[in-house]
Amino acid sequence: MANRTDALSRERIVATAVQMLDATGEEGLTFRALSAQLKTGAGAIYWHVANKSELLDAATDAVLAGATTVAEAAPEAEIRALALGLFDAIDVHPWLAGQLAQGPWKSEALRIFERLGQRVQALGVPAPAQFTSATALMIFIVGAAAQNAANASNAAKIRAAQPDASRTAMLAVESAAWEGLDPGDYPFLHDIAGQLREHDDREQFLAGVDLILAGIAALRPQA
Amino acid sequence: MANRTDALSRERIVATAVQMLDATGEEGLTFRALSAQLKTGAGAIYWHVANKSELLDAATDAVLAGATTVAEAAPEAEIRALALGLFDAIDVHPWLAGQLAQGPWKSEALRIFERLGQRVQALGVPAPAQFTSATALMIFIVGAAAQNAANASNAAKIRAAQPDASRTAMLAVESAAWEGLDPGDYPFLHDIAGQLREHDDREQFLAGVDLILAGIAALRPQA
DNA sequence: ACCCAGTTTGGAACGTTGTTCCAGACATGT
DNA sequence: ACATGTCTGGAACAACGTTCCAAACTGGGT
Repeated sequence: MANRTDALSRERIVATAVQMLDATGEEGLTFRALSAQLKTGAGAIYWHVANKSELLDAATDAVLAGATTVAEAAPEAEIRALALGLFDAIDVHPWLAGQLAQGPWKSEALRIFERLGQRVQALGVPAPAQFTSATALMIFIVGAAAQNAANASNAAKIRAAQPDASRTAMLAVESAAWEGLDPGDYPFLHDIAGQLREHDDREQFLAGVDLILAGIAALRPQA
Repeated sequence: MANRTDALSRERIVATAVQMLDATGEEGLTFRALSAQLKTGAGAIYWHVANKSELLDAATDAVLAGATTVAEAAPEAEIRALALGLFDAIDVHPWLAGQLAQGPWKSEALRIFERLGQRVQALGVPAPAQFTSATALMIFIVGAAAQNAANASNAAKIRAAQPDASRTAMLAVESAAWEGLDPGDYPFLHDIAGQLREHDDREQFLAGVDLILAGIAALRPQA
């Protein structure tokens, strides 16, 4: 049994991988860079981890495990808390979006799906509609957070070239582009360009969750 | 101006790229394979297309352009038709999911978003909620179709190794796995395992769209 | 104290990818 | 016919995920 001082454990590898993913995104995580950071060779890492896909799965689980505790409350409130927890986790770790967006959900992600489903059941949704409801919630949460993460990482890339470009400025540019569209061809985008500029991400996200919750409420058998 | 018989045009490149994407997925589209198919070199392709990302964008637009016509009807029905059109397009071209899931939506995808928004406006949704409503619809449609595409391509990969594994059989396996979970820890998944096995993709998808439409209906000022 | 078997390491090497580079082939206006 | 700008095709480069293997290390039996 090994027990060196410079021990290379699976946990240490995953933790460093998470750091690098946070810093440089999914493309930034390479086995060479990871080797360098851990002061070892690529082969040593492959002893603890089968391949990059498994490493990403492990990183996803590691990050998701911390971000999903919910205080007891009414089912709707618990769903909102669960949703915000996932949203914030993806905001801090944008690479999560890519992992979750293209299911199938497993381990920690599946656990979150389970918790969403429990609250859907608690809401009194008829059994045949429970699968649809919980799936719709999960898909929207992950999808919306993914959009947000994409915007944020886009802003980061542009900021690298032009340091004074804030996220606000980026939205202003996109918003102006929508406003510049021909109102005859794009009446809707032209109309809501202002909302795009002024919207708050978390607020919009919660409004979307509430929209789905309202739809779910309509499924409940009338008292 | 060139006008050879073996002309290599941007359209021909994009069309061949779409074929290869359909046949072998995004990983299957390499500039070498594309060069071979077009009987030319990689450099010739780069003269017409800046890089792979632009090629994928062009392929996305090319495929999306055909799949978004909608017969005139009530706004809800038009939204459903738009949704099904996108769902089917992603079903036929699973690589679309990866392109759309991580916005920002542009060109053709943005046009679809516009059309969704127009119908949302036609539904009488108050202006401040229009952005949220249209975004929720778009995110759910793309997200749900992406999940479906992921399942389908997963089934295809397994079928390559074990030719008798149908999509139905795969769902049965996953469903059995859910049923095998500890009902104490996973009461929800345990409960709905049966629904997972028997569900019809398009039907579930439309149910999800209707769920959001119901939520949107609740936003309408009461008459 | 030694050595052996098993575990773990680190770096070289392989095949494949996106992309760049450039010498030459082609088509056209003079 | 020739010069010019457009277009081609294949060689070359850097970087990637992954595999391979000789060496270093560890703990247990003699």
